[in-house]
Amino acid sequence: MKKDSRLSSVLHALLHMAERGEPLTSDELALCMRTNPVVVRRTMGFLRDAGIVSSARGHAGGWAITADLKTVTLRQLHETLGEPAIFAIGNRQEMPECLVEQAVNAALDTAFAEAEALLLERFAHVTLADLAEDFARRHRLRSQ
Amino acid sequence: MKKDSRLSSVLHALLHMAERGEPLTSDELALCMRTNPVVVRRTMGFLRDAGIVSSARGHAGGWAITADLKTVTLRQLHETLGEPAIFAIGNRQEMPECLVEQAVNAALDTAFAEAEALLLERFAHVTLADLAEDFARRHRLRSQ
DNA sequence: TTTTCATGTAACTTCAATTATTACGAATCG
DNA sequence: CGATTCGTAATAATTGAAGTTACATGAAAA
Repeated sequence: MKKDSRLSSVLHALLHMAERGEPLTSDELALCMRTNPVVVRRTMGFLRDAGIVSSARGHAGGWAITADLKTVTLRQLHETLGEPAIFAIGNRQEMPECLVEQAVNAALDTAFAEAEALLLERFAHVTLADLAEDFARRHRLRSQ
Repeated sequence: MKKDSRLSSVLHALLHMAERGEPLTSDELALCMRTNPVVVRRTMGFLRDAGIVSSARGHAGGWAITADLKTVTLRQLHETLGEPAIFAIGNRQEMPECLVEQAVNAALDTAFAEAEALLLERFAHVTLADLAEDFARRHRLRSQ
């Protein structure tokens, strides 16, 4: 299965947008992310619907952040993208009659639920501002 | 991404094998797991190579557990299957030059690493014997 | 107003990974 | 020998993300 990299993608795009003051076009974002402008529009469309970014057509159009960097968390972005499946491992059959399989599912479900809860809890405590700060730190380090 | 259900599959197979004393053929396992006998052989082959089960050809052949149920953990089975990818979400690019993307990857990697550690820790504390006991409990409950 | 720029979106293809299927070889037991 | 059963190669089906093509729509500049 191919991994879903949309969260990674939008984070990359958002930080570039934050760094630059003016709107970035889909083509510019696609170029810096080595992907396709249509993919950028499709993915960023979710964020627009959630009010995190704005898009404008025509001259001087493009994408810009409207939300406060300190209020946007990784968890919110994950939800905005439709809460895609986190795990690449799952049960063979979700609603089995077989008692053996019910016992197996119960054990796996418990473990995965705990891991998911931890992940989402971590996601909830990382904001765009945190990432921007970490980027600035890396930038200072390399500039020395 | 299609989810990997081999761990769930082998657990189902192992518990059925534990319940029955004599060897089960690939066709029998495939029937009870609603899959294909070739898939059973391919997946159970990993467990045979790890010494968890044995396989025998010809009449009265098939698959049987050789390991002690109390010593086989979910984590060991996960490793035996080749440690398949746990997450369906990943970085857009693994080794980026872009400092923005490095900051993004670092944040996501940290969160995923913590969740993975928790999951594997839980897996390490669940044995086949635990699952067999849970199955027996469910069986008693339904028989009442 | 016409041209140009940019998003919006549908339709389709490509890609990656698991799972399913077909086919046949090899070993074992009666 | 012959039926049974695993071993394995080769290939197709499946699933969802990502990439591509094509064109409509709207906004600003010329």
